[in-house]
Amino acid sequence: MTPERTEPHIPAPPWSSARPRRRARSARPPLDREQIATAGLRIVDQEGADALSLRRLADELGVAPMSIYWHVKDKAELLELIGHQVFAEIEIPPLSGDWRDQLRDLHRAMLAGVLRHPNATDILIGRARYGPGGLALFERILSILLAAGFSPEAAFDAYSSLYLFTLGFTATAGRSPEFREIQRQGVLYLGTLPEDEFPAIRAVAPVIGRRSLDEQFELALDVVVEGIAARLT
Amino acid sequence: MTPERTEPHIPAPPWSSARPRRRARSARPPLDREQIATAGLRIVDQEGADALSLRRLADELGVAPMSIYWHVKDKAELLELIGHQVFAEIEIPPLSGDWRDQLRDLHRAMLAGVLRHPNATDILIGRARYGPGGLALFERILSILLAAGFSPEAAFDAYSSLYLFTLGFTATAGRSPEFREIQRQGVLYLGTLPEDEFPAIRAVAPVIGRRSLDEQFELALDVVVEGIAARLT
DNA sequence: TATTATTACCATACACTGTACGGGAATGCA
DNA sequence: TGCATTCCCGTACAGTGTATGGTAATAATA
Repeated sequence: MTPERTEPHIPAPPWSSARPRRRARSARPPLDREQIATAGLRIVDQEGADALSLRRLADELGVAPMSIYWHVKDKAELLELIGHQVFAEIEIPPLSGDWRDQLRDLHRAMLAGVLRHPNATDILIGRARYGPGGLALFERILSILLAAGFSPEAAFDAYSSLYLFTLGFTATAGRSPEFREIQRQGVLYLGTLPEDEFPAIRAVAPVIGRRSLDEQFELALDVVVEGIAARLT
Repeated sequence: MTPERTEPHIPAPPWSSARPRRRARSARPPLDREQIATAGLRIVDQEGADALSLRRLADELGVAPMSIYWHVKDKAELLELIGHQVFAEIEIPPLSGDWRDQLRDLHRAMLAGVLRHPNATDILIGRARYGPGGLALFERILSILLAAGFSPEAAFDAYSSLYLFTLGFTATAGRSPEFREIQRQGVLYLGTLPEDEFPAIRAVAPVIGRRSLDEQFELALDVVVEGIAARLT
């Protein structure tokens, strides 16, 4: 009879960092969720998100495929774990300047953190928000906003705008090189559209490729921050 | 010998609407990319994005699985097609009010269009931007901004902010019911975090669940639009 | 009309995926 | 010593995307 799965992959809360006590085992020390997450992220970084299969991951860990299921319920849970890993690596910058600068610094750090794993964006989207790393960021943003004088309601609204914007940006910008190549071709294509049908796009097309990713982010971030500031007064 | 694939799935541009001339065939009229896209989207809507396999799709079309490959290169291209389909269904509202109102109306329509296919968000993200539907939206947004007096550079920056924000919102909000249930539990969980570690989250937690999706969108959209307006002056 | 080329579709096969099921060795506690 | 728990693994299976090649129907050409 199956041992009825008595403990691990204990997700309650789903990203719980509690893990089985380690035990001296022959040769390799026992797996844990963190090892699994970092190994998974390594594969995603180096070979792309599609390359992450349980067999490939088991290989990387020097373990049989099914062993992973002791620590992780699903492939979905595995992906969640990896998402949390990415957010957990983001280091929150120290506070400096007024609240706008603080917000900008923080979101720059987020962008940088996400861009460190361009192949992982698909995994990140909508998954890592309430993981441990995401919560730390959440807390920081809210505390900046509350300290700036926003009401709880307004602070949450502002956070939503910022978070959703950053998410959107990383979703399109922070993608794998292949994907960005496709996007680039799309942009080039814009200059060849019929002028009578798409006059506005044609008017804007020449200036599109000019901005670097960082510049784009900076400008768009500014828009959101200024919009938030406008709500305060 | 293989016929060397002489024509279709002709993607150049990738979403090209040119399609093989129809031919009177026994019984069923020949497939085309549009049929494939709508059937695929139907499956995604009704059974979720994971249920969309080529065999399932072939079933839906009353066709053998490999037949689809005459019209479509890849599963990736199939997904792209479906993404374009979603955007193509969005009807652009008539212009009314000042440019802010026009922008708001347009983005409300986008949100509504995406929410009509909550299971398709994963497919949409980063795919449909330069498809035919996406271009129409793009053109409209830019023309509003240019007419409002923005320079091409500023117009593109503003468009980026808006687009990325909307994308981010739909990525988290416009998801399948199951997913939203998970998010909801995450939010509830926020109220149980240790107060000394997450004071700001605890302060804000009580007001989080209060806002409807539409309200959240409306408020965040306002932030972005006001931020854009602030740049004009 | 006879011949050939092109178009649209399909059958088979293959490597690979996630994972259900159950077994079994190592360890902790009685 | 015996039992329970912990951790790992072998096997098996249904389902996936798609490479390869074949084949019937139609259009083009002679």
